[in-house]
Amino acid sequence: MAAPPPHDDEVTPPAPHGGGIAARALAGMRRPGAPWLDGLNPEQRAAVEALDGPVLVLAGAGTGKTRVLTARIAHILASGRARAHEILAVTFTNKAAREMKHRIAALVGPAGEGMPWLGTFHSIGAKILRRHAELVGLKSDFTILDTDDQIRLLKQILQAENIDDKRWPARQLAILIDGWKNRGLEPARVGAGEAGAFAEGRGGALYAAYQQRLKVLNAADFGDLLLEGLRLFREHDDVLAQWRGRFRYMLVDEYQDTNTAQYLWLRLLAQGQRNICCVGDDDQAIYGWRGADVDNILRFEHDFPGATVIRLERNYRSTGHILAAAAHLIARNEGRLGKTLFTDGAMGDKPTVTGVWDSEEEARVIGEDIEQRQRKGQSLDGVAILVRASFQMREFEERFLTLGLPYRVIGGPRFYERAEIRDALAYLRVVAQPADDLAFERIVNTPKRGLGDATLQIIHDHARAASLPLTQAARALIETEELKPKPRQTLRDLLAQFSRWSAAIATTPHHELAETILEESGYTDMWQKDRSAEAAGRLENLKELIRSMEEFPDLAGFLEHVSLVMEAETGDQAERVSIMTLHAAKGLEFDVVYLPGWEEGLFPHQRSLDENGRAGLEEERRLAYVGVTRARRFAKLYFATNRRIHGLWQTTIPSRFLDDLPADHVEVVEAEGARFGGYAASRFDRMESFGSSYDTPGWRRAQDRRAAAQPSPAARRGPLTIEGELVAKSSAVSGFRQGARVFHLKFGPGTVALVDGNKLTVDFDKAGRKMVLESFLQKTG
DNA sequence: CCGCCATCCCTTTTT
DNA sequence: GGGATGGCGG
Repeated sequence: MAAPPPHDDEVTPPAPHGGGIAARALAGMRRPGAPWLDGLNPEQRAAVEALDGPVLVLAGAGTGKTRVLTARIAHILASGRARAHEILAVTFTNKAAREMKHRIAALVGPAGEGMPWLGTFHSIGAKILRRHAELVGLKSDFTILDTDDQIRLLKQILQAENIDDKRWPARQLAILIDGWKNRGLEPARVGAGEAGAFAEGRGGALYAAYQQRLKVLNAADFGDLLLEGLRLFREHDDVLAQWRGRFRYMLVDEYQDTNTAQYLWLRLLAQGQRNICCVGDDDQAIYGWRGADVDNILRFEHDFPGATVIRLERNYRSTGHILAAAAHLIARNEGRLGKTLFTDGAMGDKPTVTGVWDSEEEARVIGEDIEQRQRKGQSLDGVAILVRASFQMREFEERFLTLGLPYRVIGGPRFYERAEIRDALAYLRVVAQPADDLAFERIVNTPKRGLGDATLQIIHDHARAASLPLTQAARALIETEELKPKPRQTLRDLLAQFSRWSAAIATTPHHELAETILEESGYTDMWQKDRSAEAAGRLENLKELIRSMEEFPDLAGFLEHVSLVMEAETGDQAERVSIMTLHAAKGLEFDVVYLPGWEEGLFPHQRSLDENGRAGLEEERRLAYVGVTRARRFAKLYFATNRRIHGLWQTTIPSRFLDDLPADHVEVVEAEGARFGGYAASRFDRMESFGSSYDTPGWRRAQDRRAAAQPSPAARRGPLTIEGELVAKSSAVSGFRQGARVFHLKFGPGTVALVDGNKLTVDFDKAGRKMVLESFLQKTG
């Protein structure tokens, strides 16, 4: 069956003859030195100008990757080879897409903003899917479910199948299904063994049921935006041909992060005109855990024979020592394509490694260092703290609050994930799309209006029996005696409101309608009555939501945007230190970068090692590489000797990644606290081994020392593997009694204050009160 | 229907 | 230690 020709791009820039983008760009071409080519180095220029056939650009950190991508688009437009709507450019994040739009606009004028097919995989996937929705069993106005909706839906399916949600959590099934979708697997294609891994062999069937249910709800989850697109292309040659014909040029950003589904999707499209240009850096592949497959980058030349491969190795960001340290570090990974970054710039300051006593001192020392730099004129916007895990952030926040040092945490809870926003959106969804059961359920009793589980159950039963959406089932029910009079009336009133609001869509501006809905439903009221601390902020957020709606032409457009891109607005202009995870830092750069927590177990993270072994270690090392290469002028690494993990103090050993740094390019600094108790020697031991692998004598000594300090067999397996003992509760009889004098390898002498199984609270003579594990203590006196 | 308490888990996270 | 979640009791 032939798909209707896509109604062509509403957002197509003005026709070329009208002095539009192409004309302007061509005029530019005639001038020697078209502006987008100005200042490019030879490799960058080659990457921009190699327009015919497949191109792989291996762009190291700070080598001008985005510049190349944007210049290339400008160049394609300028050369007249394609118009803006014939170029497909995909990124992973909305931020990256936005940035690229701006930069293209800066190069070729505002027409660059009009590129309709520049966006994230998901937004482009959704856009294509909407045009052919009926071919995959959806309607063009399908809703996009987020993770929350997805899990609630799975819960219902598990319940319907009589599967114990306790034993087989919906969350876990969601992860499983996501994994399959990431790999481009439809239910029928999931291997039997794998499908059987959940709920005694029912995983595959549940996946199929879920997909079916999504179709009934006229909904797609994030994975579907690609997977269903893939299915569309696979099953409908005419549709595929049409899109292949349209996209004369394809560009892919952060190619190393593509998962298999994305890769297959790209490959199908690119095998038409073969003008695909992928830009990426295998050394910065840090999303393996969510399905990204670095092999995609290694496979490129195989899939596209004769591909041009261009390496960008000239770094414009960091000083020499920083670059050398990073290069040495990443060189320890096997299985890389191999790039060597270099710079013509100054060597600058060596990255520093500082040992500190514990996380508290770490935060203190870093806070002081920042203040000192600030006094010397360093802007706080150029300062960042990059952590491995978000729990590390709190210590810094607390410290900075007491110091009065302004900071911002990047990647906290997202705007659209907040309960009040999700509630408000559910109201809008119910109104815009009456069949949206998940939205209905979310708000039917929010605010509380006496329509609880009992009522909902009845509606559910009826909906299932009659295979109707919940709203319709409810409408039928209020005409019967099924419900008790009170809930029946409440439900009747609510449904009447829904109808009124739906009718108003046509006549009322959507942001006004939203305000009306939130007022009339009693939702705003609910928060106004709430006297808890967050209530005011939630009302603020709701206002912000309504404000942001004004930017969209209609309700449907707004909902589409919101399900794909909603982000917290960062409207503040004040200078602040940024605190974020290493993952969130990719693509950013700062003058001064602090990298705390370089300890075994935390970084590399134990779990990564346990679950993915060598591959896990290498991904962690790439993360370390990403961290160091964020720094323009100063990279400052820290490791603490003691860290509290899950509420218990543990002694840690420095990260093996510190050993991977070249001694010539790193300066070792001792913070005063680390010398406490005469244990600085342990670190000095280690420092001797600097520049060599983690299999050095120094490393082994450090490990031996730890093993010796931990008499328990569980602990001897290696650092930080004491989980087995943590669980042992009060049932275990402690060999220590309250008041006993004890000695701790790191905290020194102390007195037992409290005994709780193998967890002891000890008042240390010098280090104060700490909770420690029994196995770290020795009896004295 | 709400709120309190026990229990469980604890890396990274976009769309 | 702390947050999220789910069960149970008022």
